[in-house]
Amino acid sequence: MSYTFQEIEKKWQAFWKEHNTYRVTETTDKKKYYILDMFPYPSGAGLHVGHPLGYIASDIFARYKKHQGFNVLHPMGYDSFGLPAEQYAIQTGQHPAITTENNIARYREQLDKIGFCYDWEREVRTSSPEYYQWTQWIFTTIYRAWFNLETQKTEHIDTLIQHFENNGNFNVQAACDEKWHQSLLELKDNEGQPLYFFGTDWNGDFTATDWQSMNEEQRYHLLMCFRLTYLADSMVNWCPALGTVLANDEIKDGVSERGGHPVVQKKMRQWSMRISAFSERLLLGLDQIDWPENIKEIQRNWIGKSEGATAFFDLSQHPGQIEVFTTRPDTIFGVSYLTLAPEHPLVSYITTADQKDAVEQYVQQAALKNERDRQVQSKEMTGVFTGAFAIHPLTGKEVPIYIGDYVLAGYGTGAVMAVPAGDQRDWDFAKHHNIPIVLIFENHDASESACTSKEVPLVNSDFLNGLCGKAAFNSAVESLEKIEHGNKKVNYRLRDAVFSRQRYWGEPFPVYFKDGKAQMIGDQELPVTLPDVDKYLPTEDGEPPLARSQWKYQNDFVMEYNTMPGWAGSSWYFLRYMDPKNTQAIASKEAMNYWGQVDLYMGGAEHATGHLLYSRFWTMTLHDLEYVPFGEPFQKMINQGMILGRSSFVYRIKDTNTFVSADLRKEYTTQRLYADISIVDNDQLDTEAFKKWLPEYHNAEFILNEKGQYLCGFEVEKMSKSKYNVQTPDELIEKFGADTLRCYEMFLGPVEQSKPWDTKGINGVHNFLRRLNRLFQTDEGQWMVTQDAPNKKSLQTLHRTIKKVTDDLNRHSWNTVVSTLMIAVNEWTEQKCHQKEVLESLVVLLSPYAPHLAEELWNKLGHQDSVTLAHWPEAIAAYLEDDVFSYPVSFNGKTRFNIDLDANMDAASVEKEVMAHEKTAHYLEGKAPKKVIVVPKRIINIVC
RNA sequence: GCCCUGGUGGUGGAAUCGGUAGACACGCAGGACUUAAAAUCCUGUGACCAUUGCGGUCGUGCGGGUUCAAGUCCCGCCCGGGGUACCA
Repeated sequence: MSYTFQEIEKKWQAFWKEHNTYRVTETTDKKKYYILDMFPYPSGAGLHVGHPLGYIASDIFARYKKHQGFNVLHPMGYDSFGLPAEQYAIQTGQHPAITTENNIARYREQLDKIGFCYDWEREVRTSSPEYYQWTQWIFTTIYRAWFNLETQKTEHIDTLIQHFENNGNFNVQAACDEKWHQSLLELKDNEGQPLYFFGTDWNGDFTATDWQSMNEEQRYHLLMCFRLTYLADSMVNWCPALGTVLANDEIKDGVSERGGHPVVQKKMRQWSMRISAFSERLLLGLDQIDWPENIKEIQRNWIGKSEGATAFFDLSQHPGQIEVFTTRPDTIFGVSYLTLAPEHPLVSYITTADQKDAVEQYVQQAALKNERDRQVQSKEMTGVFTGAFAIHPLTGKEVPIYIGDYVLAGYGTGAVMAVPAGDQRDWDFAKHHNIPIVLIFENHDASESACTSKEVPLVNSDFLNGLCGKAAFNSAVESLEKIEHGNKKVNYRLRDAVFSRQRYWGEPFPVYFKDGKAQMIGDQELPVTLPDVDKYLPTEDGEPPLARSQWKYQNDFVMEYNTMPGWAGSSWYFLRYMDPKNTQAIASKEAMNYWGQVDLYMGGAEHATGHLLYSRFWTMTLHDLEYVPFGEPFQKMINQGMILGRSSFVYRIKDTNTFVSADLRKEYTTQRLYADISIVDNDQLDTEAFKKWLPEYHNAEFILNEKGQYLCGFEVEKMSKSKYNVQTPDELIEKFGADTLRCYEMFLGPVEQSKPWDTKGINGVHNFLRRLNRLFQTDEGQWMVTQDAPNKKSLQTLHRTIKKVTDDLNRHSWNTVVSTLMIAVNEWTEQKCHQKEVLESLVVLLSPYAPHLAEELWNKLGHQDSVTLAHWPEAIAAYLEDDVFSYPVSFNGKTRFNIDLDANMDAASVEKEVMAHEKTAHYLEGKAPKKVIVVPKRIINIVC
């Protein structure tokens, strides 16, 4: 039979469904393998050919591992909370749950057509209450936890309370905001009096007695400073257009990642996750996992560890100090001024009367600029003198204090000690403001630029003179410590993650408020399900949409009206697949112990600073609390590249409805317009179809080139509806079949690489499957497979192919497997090989890539069971080597001819044979060989 | 700027440990079959020179180096892609 892929694929997809072929259980003594794709957000647009790239690769690998005897967990689900469904709801009033349901149905239909081996009984949806019940449970679990910096481990909040009971906060290092105690002092009780009995100069220490004398409210606020998820007033990224806050990783280039709307800084009371506590753990963990180096590097940069010191500069005219963070304490003798961020709390306190106007004006200006503006501004170092001075801790000299917006309030202490000789920004600022530069580096006059090398010996630096590098660093810190004006300090760039969103379509918080204090709703009462609302917009007074529901806990208490961010549900979904229907826990201990870490995670690199960091954080916390048996979720990860679209363009002559072929467009003034790629073939436009495509082109006229063709221009760019360059898998499956699509997507190149989508080569891959089919049966339907013993050549082809395919899959080289199978099929076709012994193994090798065709052929070979149960063939060594090896003979590195010799001949005999060869004398040109190199089964090189 | 990647024919790519560069496929050219087209099959296809045949020279972004041998290792550049930034 000719290759009737449409029939075959339908038939086997039905078979798999009926027989539950891909069901997975834990009740087996097989070794496990967990391979996971990043689950999709089910968007209304459906899948384009780029989406399944990673899914196909992981599906192939999952099938391969099954053939090898592993028990493979290869699940799929949906990250189904999200903005688009909500925005659609705002426009149309349709409940996001319905939109989501429809989109999922469409996704499922598309996924099924590609022939994946998912166990759909394990499907998860982040928006289903059975799932988000556990997202809520994790939230409360993290709320009931603190982080012990000494042990670097999460602990239950009770152990912290125990500490406080016994010793106050002495001898305990709990992760918290550095200014935690200051924020407590701002709190007032019902009568407007300070809530706490500590004075304004309280340094944060409290005793067991202090703790014991605190009331419930005081303890609540104090503990909130240490919980791993906490409610606090914090500066957040507010996106007015979206009406919600955004996490740092949801902002790209200063605008929202979704929609590209402006983002401003705003102070709001929000839930946050104390991910900053895990900075060091997240950093160290990277060494334990097998991820692409660039992703690790992105995470390292995002965590942004810098080792340095803090130093305290006493104020000259006032009591108090300015704390600065520096990575170069060794340059401290080069300090010629300090710079504060305009938002620094001391600014108004220290500014002198005659500088007041200038400073206030500058602060106001800076406040108007958002972070993006500050970046875009020229590199000019703006700033203003405050009129105040500080005392250099080591020299005792006065240094002026400036403010400048090149200092960021959110990093370090919001204040820097400026060393113009050693820091380029400080140098620029000093030049701009005519501040004298203290020279502290040997042979460096600072007239051109700062000297940023750490290895230049210091001068003018008192006891540091002559030192450099680590020695100078340590010596400077030591002397600061001695006078209690500084200490070693490690700083991280990683900020806590804001966890509240002012949206409807997300997980509701299991939280209500009693006397203004947040209370967790008990585990037994979960899930807290989303209430219905009349509109999906914020209320008139700016509360989140959930406030419209008038939602109350026990009819009495105000609920939390924010919802959780998109990353909440995706931070633990890999755990739920292990035991998706469990009603008692996120997943059973047994299931988690059995499946363990994800062995291979496929997905896009764009989640490096979001999902991939948050999932690690949650897994670590849950591991510390002994809910999860491992601390890193994803052992190995491969990032598939993006498949780009190839857009086609037509050129309309200005102010007409006449279109000119791309090769002639230079002669006219034209406007470039997109043309749908479905009416363009090989850059040639189907002009009739174009007229029918959009009403406005109905009367279009064309200027064709000499060949009578209308040629389109093209560009490679992201696939999107508005560019009319979206290629859906459905069309290709219709035309060539899912097996061809699967093979072709792999054949395109290494999965990690980004590449433009191009259907040009798909015929070649389709022909390969047809040729393969023809080894089994003629196009007329005559079955060709015989029981005869195959000849040696066919067996050699087979075993070499087994070896190469196996090796290639093991090193995740999906693309070369297709080539290898093509070569094998070409060879067998030439050999006229139709022996069952050979072809049966071929079917198994083929089955990960083209499962439908493989099932069909396997069945026709007489098997009742699915081919997925077949064992992976093993290569027999005897067939891998030829008896004869064709040695390339080179002279001075240039290959001249080949000589066939016994493959097992030793080097000395090979040399003898070569020297005796007639051509050797010719290439020696009478010279004597200086050296003859023989590498057995590789090469012969004669040096002369 | 810094960090991470990558750069191979007309195109996608292969070359896994330093050992015949360009596998496999597309495209293109020529041919067979056909009224014709599609499909299928055959031949050729890195560039240049030579061509009756044998062959020769160059060639993996550029310039050096190590080596009997370099796409692969080392040094210095150039260009593309991604990340990140007044981060003190």
